[in-house]
Amino acid sequence: MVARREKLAAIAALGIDPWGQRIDDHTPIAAARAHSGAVVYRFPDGAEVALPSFPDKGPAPEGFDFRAWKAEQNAANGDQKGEVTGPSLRVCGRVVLNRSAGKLVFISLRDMTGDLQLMIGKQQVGDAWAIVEQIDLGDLIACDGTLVRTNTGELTLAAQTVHFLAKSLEPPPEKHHGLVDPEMRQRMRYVDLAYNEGVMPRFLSRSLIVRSIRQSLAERRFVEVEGPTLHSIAGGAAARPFTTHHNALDIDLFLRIALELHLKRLLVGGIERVYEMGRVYRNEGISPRHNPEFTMIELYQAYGDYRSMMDLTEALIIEAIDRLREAGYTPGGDKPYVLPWGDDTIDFTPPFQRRTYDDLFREHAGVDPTDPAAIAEKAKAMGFPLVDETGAPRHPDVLKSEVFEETVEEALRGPIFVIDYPASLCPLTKRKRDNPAVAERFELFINGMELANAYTELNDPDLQEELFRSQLTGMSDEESMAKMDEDFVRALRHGMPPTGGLGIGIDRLVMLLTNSQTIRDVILFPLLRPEK
RNA sequence: GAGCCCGUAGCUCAGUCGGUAGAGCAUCGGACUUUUAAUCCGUGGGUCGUGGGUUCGAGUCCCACCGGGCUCACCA
Repeated sequence: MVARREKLAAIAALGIDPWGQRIDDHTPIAAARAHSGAVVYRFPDGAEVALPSFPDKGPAPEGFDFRAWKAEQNAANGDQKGEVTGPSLRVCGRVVLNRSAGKLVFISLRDMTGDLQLMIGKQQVGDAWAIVEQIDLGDLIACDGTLVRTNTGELTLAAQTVHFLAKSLEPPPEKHHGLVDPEMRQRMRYVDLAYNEGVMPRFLSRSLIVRSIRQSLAERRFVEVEGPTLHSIAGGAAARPFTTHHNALDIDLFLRIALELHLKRLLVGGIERVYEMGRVYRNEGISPRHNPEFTMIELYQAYGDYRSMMDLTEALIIEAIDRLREAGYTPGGDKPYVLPWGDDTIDFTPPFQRRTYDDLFREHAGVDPTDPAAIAEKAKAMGFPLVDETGAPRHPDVLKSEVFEETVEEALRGPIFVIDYPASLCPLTKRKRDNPAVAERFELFINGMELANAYTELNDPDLQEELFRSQLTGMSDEESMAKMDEDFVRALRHGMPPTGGLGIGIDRLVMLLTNSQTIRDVILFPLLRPEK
């Protein structure tokens, strides 16, 4: 690091600002690569010969002799000596590898779109050679040059001059392995992004997925809004909230745990198709699938129901995969919706399977879903308590839910829509007209992960109020989502249309579409303890 | 919150039975105008996570703490 500061001073001594300045008209490296077809073999008399076909990246395969090819061409064109030449352009980026062969240096330059080799010769760049001598791994430079192929066939920018843009005073990680300690990768995400393979495409994919969802919804006339993140009642979900305090008002506030109740108020207000994609905060454990702050989208469609939401969910996912494929982030091919997942794959080919809760319960738990006594027996056999701390019997649907989560959810490879949940578990949901014990709700499961959750929304203010007041036996205060919100009930009394509502965990969706096994791989800066 | 595992050079990792702290990459010096994790010759680099204990002697054994990972618990 001392050496780097000495080079910093050496660059300044050349009269060059080691922290650079604005530089215009550079070509992104991926775009520069796209010009490879314009690289030709040109003779002094002006004749041009197209080059043989080469791999997209790196040197030609073993055994291919480009020099011999050029010698043949020279002989075939009257013993002229040809030259490989192509378009002139400028690239900017970070020096990630540096191979010096004396007065000729090869540099691998990286920008957001990819890597390109630079070839810098002392004789060719003249005065700029003094800069080249001070370049360290990690420095940011720009290079003006001609796109060529080297003797080994690798697409390369042959430098005419070099501009210094910024010094890296910290050494990069080891070049074979990069940073491997997961904590360091998350803490120093800038290093992870800059040097570790696969990290940049993963986060660029995340951006594409988010953009695709916004685009899909815009095409369907959905309006994006921003609700408050500071709530006086942490409603809309069952989770422990973070608490904070407003000084001037001297009131305690909660960071939101869901988006739901404010979006529904907007339905009352007449925004018939409304959504918010944003951060929610839950003061709970951390795991490969849980970060205390995460991104979700909730959307509501007036005059729809949960079945409308199933079609929409499928469309949002499929269209996102289409966008990823167009950008080259998923393989495509014969089965473009079969995506890799670890050593396995997930088949997103539509339509996704749709099964009722009770069907799956009967199939996987082996118990009649309409027989509370049999369910209680099964729950007991699985070790779930039948009474709560006070000795009161726990609600049959709570037991059913525990058996379901234990026996069914793990078995769901998916994508599969689980539909028609026990109504008592879903206090914000409309019940089926012909069976009030069943709620019009689905959850989308993929690989045992809950990815989406949707309802036909409850819009009866009196029933809503009653449900807010009733505590299910066997559920603690924190577990329950029955938190009275007087203003929300008042809003419903003004009239909310029949509505389909949907929530999707964006981080989990990104995990599934980018083959990332932990949520921390798709969140740029996951929560960590402070350093030291 | 519980169990198991990890913490050694800037980075990636060895370190045997408790006996002088090691390698590769990176750095620094030298050779090299078509390299491909370039190569070759030479060089410097350490509070072994922190604190205590056992011992003639601790990177190594014991205890506590700090940080992390995995599994579980919690978790619409």
